[in-house]
Amino acid sequence: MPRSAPPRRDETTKQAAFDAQTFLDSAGVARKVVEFPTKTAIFAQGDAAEHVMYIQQGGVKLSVVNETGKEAVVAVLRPGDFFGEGCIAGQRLRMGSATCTAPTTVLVIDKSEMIRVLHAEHAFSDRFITYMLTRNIRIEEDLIDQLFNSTEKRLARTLLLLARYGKKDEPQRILPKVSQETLAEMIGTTRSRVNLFMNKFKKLGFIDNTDGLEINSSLLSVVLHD
Amino acid sequence: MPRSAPPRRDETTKQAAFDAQTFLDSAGVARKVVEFPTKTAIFAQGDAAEHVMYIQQGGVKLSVVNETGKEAVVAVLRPGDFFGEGCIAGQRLRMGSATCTAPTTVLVIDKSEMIRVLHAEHAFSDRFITYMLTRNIRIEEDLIDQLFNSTEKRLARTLLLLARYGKKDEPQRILPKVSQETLAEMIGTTRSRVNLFMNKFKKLGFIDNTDGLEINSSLLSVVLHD
DNA sequence: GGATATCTGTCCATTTTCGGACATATTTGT
DNA sequence: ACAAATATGTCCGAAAATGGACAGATATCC
Repeated sequence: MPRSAPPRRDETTKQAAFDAQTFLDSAGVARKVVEFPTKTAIFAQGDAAEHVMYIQQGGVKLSVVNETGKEAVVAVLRPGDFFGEGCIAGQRLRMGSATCTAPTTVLVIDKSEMIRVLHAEHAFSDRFITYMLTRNIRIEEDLIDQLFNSTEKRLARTLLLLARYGKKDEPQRILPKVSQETLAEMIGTTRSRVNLFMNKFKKLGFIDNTDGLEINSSLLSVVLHD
Repeated sequence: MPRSAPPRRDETTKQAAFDAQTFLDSAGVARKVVEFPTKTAIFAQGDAAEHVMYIQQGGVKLSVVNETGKEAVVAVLRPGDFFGEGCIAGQRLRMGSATCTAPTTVLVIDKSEMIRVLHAEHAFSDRFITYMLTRNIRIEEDLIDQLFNSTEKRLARTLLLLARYGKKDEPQRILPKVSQETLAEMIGTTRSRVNLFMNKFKKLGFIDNTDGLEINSSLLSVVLHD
């Protein structure tokens, strides 16, 4: 059964730069630009789902709550990401909530308008398909991570991804502030557990938070090693 | 924090029937039909990724193996599903393996051809986008399940989904044979754990395997209740 | 139809995780 | 600058999950 290790995601998608704003302008799309301060809910679980969003600036966190009130963070998104696209596949209600993690500017596109543009404009539909495929790959990786790995590894991987390790652009050692609570919700564990491992990582010199949270690439050893 | 429970996926996509074979025929697409016996590997983790597949008949299981040789099942697919579509987003290598769970007929479409058709044919590109969105929703739900729920609930949910509960067509009480080992790989636990809960479910009358594995809808109580 | 491989049932010692509590920082609003 | 709200560090008993092992039951292949 033992076979070679899974290919790393570095060999994955690099997508061409694409300015949806400009594009949609020229395509004459009905859309509006909306700005939200940090912590605003762009939509909440259970709301009617009628628009697709595109992040221009800022950051958005997608989360879901349980019957028991427990929260899980499904994705952390950045400029260039779409969200709320489930409505195109016929979802009538939002399956989770979208919350700003920073002052955020989004493009709001009507569902019907979105469909029209996907038909009318190849460049846009290419972009969207690529985005969906890429996102798929990422969610699948999150799932695999969850199926295979211990809490400790999942935390390490999440920190590295948040710091954007393995991306072409700035390796960005210092993280936008994330609470241990949120990290726990992302990897599906308790805060005490996150705290335990964060301190372990600190002791081992894998991370450092004298001034912001700095992720050292040596943290990779946690993910890679047995 | 406590909010209403997540909307159920019943309110999700219903997609129109669509015969890709016929469609691709009329669109003059370069593709071939290939048949595989049960247990064949259609592709293996690490292979070059150059084609998108579309399942005509049979069943396919997507899985990934660890550095340590542990296996995880990421998806179980049926007729009408696409797979191997990562290559369109630029993936050069297969991230996992695709194995037949039954005698299977697939349509094999060249990556470049796929891209061409996505451009040229609205009906096809609509279908593909819808498929991707739906799959996304499903993987996300699997991830959420993993983040929130105990092994017992995950097992119950997986059994119900395999039996296609909540689908318009045949509620199909009897399952295509799946080993406890495979179930364990699907929900990310050990076989002993699966065995434990399977026996528990039997005792409680939620399932019955005097003749094949029969899933009773009362199994829902496990998923729904605390 | 018998050998072989694969699944199932059952156990158990060890490890991991939960979940909650409580005190101490640290941030934020006004 | 102070009060209120959040976040962090630490601890612990109880619960869940792991990772074997081993015997018996079923399929599967010549």
